[in-house]
Amino acid sequence: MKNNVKLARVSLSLTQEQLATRVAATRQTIGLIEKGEYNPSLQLCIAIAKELNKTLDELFWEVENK
Amino acid sequence: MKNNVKLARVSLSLTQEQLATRVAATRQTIGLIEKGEYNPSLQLCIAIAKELNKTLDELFWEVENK
DNA sequence: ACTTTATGTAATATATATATGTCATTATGT
DNA sequence: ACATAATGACATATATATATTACATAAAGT
Repeated sequence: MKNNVKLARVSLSLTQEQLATRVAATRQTIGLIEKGEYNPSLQLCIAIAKELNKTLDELFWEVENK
Repeated sequence: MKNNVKLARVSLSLTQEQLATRVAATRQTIGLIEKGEYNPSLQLCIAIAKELNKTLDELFWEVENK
């Protein structure tokens, strides 16, 4: 479940908590997603992608799938 | 939660049950996802995309997000 | 008409995503 | 050195995705 959320978030100078607030999640959830040990819901993935100006593929479609 | 799963599945002449088996899910879960009333997990979305030879964006990234 | 096959739908059970609360640790600033 | 902000990590509680079982229906084939 590796992804590019942390990279994209830091690029926008957002904290985990700021991102969490904007996607109506908690800091802990964002942390676990970035850590890659989580299986988030599609809705949350889409909310995160929109907030980080990325698409699902850019954040969650891993290299090995391409 | 509209998506293009049903369209892609039918294009490959797969039944809901065949797709379900290949992604280790149940027919009912596939049916609900296609109906658009579900919020599936990222792992399941990725499994479905791989099986249907599509990417996450092609199946789940809606027009209004583009 | 009858039999399969595919799908819709609903009830209940189970697994797990997510929230909540708390403490530790690691920057960062002053 | 101290204070604060940001993150990591770990419990427990709650919401919900998913499985299981079952029945109905519609389509397709014989």
